[in-house]
Amino acid sequence: MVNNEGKDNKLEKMRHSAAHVMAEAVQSVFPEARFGIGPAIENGFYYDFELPRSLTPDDLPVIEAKMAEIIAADKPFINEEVSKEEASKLFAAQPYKLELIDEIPDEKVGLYRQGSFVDLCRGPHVSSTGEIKTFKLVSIAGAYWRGSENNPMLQRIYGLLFLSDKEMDDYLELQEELKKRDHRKIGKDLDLFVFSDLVGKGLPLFTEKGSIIRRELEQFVVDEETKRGYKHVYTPDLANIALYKTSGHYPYYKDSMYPVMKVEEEELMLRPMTCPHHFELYSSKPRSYRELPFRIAELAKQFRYEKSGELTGLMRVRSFCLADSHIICQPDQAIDEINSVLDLIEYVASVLGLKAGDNYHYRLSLGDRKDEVKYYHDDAAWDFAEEVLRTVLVQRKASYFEAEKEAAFYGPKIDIQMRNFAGKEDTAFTVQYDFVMPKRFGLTYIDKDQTEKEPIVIHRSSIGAIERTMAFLIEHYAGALPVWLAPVQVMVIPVADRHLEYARKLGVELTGEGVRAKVDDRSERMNLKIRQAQLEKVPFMLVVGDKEEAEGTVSVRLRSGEQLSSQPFERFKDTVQITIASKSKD
RNA sequence: GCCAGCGUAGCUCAGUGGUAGAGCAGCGGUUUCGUAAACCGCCGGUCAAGAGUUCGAGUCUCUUCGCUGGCUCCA
Repeated sequence: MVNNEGKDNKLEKMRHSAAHVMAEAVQSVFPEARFGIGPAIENGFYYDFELPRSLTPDDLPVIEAKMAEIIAADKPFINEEVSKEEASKLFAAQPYKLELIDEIPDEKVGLYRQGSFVDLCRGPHVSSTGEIKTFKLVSIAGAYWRGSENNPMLQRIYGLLFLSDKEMDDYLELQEELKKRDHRKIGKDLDLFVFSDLVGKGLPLFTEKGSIIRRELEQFVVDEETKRGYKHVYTPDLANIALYKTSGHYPYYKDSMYPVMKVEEEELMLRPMTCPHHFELYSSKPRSYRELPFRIAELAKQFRYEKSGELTGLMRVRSFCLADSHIICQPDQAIDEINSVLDLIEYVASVLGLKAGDNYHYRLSLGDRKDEVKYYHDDAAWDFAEEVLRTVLVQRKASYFEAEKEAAFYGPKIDIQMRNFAGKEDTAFTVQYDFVMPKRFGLTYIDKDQTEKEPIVIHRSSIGAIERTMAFLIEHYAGALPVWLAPVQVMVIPVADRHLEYARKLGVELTGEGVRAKVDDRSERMNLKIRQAQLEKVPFMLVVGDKEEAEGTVSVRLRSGEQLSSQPFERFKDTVQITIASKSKD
């Protein structure tokens, strides 16, 4: 551990130093450049610049060459401490640096100098530029100054940096490999979903195959939730705007909602969330404490306006289906309920073949007391709710990290985060503590003592948004989904046309038992059929010829390429049914 | 939405100002074959859309649309 940290620190220093070297190189190409910040990041570094013109990819080799010169010159990094006044004079032509100096609370600020280039920086750095190892500038991107849309957009150059050429090559090779798992590519190759410009961006169309996967996931989660005491309902995808004004969503959420539709005297909206619909179901009649926890669930289609640049395949869409639920309960039931939700989520994840730590991790998403625009103001309620969630995580001995400014406007949440093929993190599943809605909707229950009381609400998704979860699964399995999810589970491949009759008989029997089997009856060679079934990631290929037909057996080939010995068809049929029914990970 | 890049047949891609191409897929035929691509032929394109420059534009310029990466945002 200690060794690794040492190595990471060295690498981090090197990456940070490379950012300075890049800044110097950029300054030599653009003397009028203004500098933002340039930190080390995972796998490399970046630096933000304001430049007289837009960079193009052709600029990168030029800057790289300059950097190589600076590294070859082996200039020492010299640290000094100066007063803020002095620093302000030094950076008089650098408005972004001045802004940073202004915000440093200390009297003195740190400078790092290599050759004639000086940067405001607290360090640390490697001792001289010559220590910087294998690097590569990879991309140019716009980035708002200090990450705010209201600020000017600077130009960011991203670089990779590793300790050796080999590590760089390994990294690049791994990226190439990972790219093959991209659900957008696999979705196209395996014909799972498509997009149409006419239908609109961010609005996926599921093909028959994609729909099979989706339906399996949906059936699984509805069955599982029903077993666990959830009441599954249907509510409409549209609602009167008044509903969202009542819920309080409207001011917080209107930027994510589509414009209203005027219909006769009503103003309707596509719903961005389901909670208010569920609350209306709850409050449609008086409720007793005996009915709590009241777990109302729905596979709910939701519509959110995502800026066009934010859309990504199935990961981020404008219309998605959330396995949503709202648990209305007494405050003292919250901890138990949240625990059961996490039990459910972990169960769902395990059935999907996902492991905590490896494939997902917990994030305790907190609010920001100061931000009253984004978060409902009630410090005591936030403190209480955050403590409840933290308690549950600690009780469960879950490993988690805390993140500021990630909460919902109505309360903190536990998010289950997953990474996509490119390493980008997204929320897969979520549990949210809500202390706002019950009041807004006047939700009540009659307690044992015959008085009316206010419940709390837990918002949660179990299997998440189906679209996003499918995207994660496709990437996790690189398209070779577990048998129960595979659109085609068995492909029967006759060796020659004379075996078609036998092949079809097997196909009919399997289909009759609920197995998704197909017979490849095209007038093609067996080899081609095997290749194509293999590329389609069909879990079982049954090759049948003279021998199998005579014996009533099948020759089973797995998509791994492994070939099982010939076995009686009946036995295969049983195995396949058990595999499917048990939702085996394969 | 913003910054940058990209957009050629269903898919993967060639084509750098001078008559739009290949492989795969599809369709028609021949072949009936034992575990990852048989053979022959045919079809298929307003080169994303629109405007401009030019004798001539897939290629250069502008606008729009879409996609990709990043920023912002997020299930």
